[in-house]
Amino acid sequence: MGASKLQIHSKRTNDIALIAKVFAHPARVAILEYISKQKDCICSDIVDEIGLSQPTISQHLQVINKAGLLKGNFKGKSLCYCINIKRFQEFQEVFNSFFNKTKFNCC
Amino acid sequence: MGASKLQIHSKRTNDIALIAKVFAHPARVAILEYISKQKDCICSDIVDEIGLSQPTISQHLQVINKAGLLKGNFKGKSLCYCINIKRFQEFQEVFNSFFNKTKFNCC
DNA sequence: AAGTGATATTGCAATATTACAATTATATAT
DNA sequence: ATATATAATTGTAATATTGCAATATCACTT
Repeated sequence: MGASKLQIHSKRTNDIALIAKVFAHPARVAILEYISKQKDCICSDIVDEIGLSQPTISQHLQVINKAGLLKGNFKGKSLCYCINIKRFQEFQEVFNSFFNKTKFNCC
Repeated sequence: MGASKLQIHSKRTNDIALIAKVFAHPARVAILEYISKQKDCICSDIVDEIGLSQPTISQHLQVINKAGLLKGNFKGKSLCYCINIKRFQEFQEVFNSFFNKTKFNCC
């Protein structure tokens, strides 16, 4: 096949994997890092900064956006890509809960 | 193309993506969760537990292992898949450092 | 309303990932 | 040494992801 068998896992397990997928590509990590550094909402030069084509960046932004990690003004002249910090913190908490739960060991 | 352009990103950025990839499949999340629950090193029934074929599980274990997240006795009767907690904590720290660095915002 | 600047969408090609059947390798027991 | 149980490897098919050129869309300006 090739498709992940999502139905055999718990929602929590699938959720963790979905969140991880957002960060599983360096371009998306770089985009998030870059956006977070911009203080003045001048975020329209992500393309120049990252070094990938505009459609590719747009595609990655879509993935990030679908995960709920973006907010801001996406239209018109006063464009602004910002990180949805609330959602971002949720992600961090899910990850940390996973990490903390998984530390027990046997040898 | 289809291959990620790794050379345009910093090592740190690529590292974060590589770490995230380990957790970007629910089967691997489930495997890690399952292993961490086993107290007696009897870890040979991951296949039954997860619901994927033995080769598929083996493949996922290889991904987890290549990331340095496994330790234990992989051969013979006294099999034992254990989580390399030290490495696991490293992962958690890298993630948290990324999350914490990326929280600044503009709107 | 036509032009401009910026982002989104579409279509396509290349590579990566996922999954499993068949097989092989390895360690232990008899 | 043979048998058994378990895990790794190989081969193959299907799906997903990545990337970009071409095009379309959208908001604003003049």
